[in-house]
Amino acid sequence: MIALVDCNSFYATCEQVFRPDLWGTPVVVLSNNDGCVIAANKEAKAISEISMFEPVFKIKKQLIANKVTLFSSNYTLYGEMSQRVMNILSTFSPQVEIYSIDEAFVDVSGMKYRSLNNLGHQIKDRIYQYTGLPVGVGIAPTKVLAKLANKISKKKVSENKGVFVIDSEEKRIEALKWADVKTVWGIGSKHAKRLKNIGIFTAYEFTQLPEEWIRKNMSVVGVRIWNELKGIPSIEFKTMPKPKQGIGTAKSFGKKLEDLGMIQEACSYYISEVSEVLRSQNSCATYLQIFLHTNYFSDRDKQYSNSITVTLSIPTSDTFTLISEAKKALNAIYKPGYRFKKVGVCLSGIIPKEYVQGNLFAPPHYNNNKLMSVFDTINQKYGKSTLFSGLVGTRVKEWELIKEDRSPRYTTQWGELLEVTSVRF
DNA sequence: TCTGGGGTCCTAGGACCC
DNA sequence: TCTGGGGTCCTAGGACCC
Repeated sequence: MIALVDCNSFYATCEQVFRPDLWGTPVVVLSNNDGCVIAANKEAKAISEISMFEPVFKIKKQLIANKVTLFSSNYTLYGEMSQRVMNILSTFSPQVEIYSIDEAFVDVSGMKYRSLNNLGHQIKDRIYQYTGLPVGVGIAPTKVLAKLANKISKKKVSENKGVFVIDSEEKRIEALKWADVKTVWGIGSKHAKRLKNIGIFTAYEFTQLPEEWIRKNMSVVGVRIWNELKGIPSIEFKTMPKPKQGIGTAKSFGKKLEDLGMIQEACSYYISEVSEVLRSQNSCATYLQIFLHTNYFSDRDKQYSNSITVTLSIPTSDTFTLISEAKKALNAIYKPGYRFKKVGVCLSGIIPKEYVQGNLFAPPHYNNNKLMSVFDTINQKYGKSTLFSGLVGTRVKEWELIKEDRSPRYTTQWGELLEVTSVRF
């Protein structure tokens, strides 16, 4: 049996944990540059104008009218709260698959508890007691069914109180008949539409389709989902995260940029970030991709976008090598006279450091491991960007993200601890 | 009239997830 | 004026190998 534990409106409730004055009031968290709504608690979701990924400027009035509290995203805080939740889960079972920042699969087969329902409540209560975060727990024989059980635990709250277990054939069929096929994990909007066209609306109806149809229209991915819904485990349980196959970052600038110099600095900064991640998993990258584009949404600006992929002469994780390659690549695709919105970098062809093949004709210091390890050690000890490449620049970073309403990093910065100034009884 | 058989690697594009 | 970011997996088709 597998439990899927998922935090409710994770980012929004993380903010509320440290702001008890906001309990019971609508709270939303915004994307980078405070552009869109990316999380809303249940009070905010109840306000009909607020939907996920809605641009903030379009609903500003409604937000103010409904006294919604806005937060810029604070990933340092969410990441650390997530770790706390995952640590608690690992006290219940040695087999935990961290699926995303706010959810994890827990293998609970063979648990000698009185009932799985009780176990679900123990998990939920302990996480709430230790972190203040509410979660939903779904328990079932397969991952896809556990996801579905989790959904039911949250939807029929009064009945299930945040925990739902699929442990019999009757409950499985009941759950399948309740679920709209588009809510099934792995069936997205495209497939849901195709299924509706042939008259399939519920997860139950989906399981009644012949395997050949599924394989032909939805490939083996669809067949796995089909099997899982029937209670046959077909998706692997992964406790060890695989090394990443691609590492990229791309963020919209705080304001539009025309100047190549500024874009180069942003690009160099992103390269430093991704190469640090690359080194943390002891890998090197073979390809470097750079892309650049203007604002798609604007009908006033001239549009231009381009991307370029560079094959490195030796796979590397060296920040300085990657920055100089990126700079050359960026120069090749940059065109003056446009207002650029975003530059992105992506490393791929990722292989373990030990597998890197030499190249007789590569320039020396192409992969300066010793220098990079000193670099990382110092930055880990004294904080991010204590040491950085000069190409990132020292002037004001005009490309930097806008985060007007970021909450304090309560759990990771001594200077930003929660202060209790008054207590009401 | 008839033209082998068994593979690998790479890439672009599609679909999906949080 | 203002519209997010970071991933995974699969398939088909081309190019190539012996």
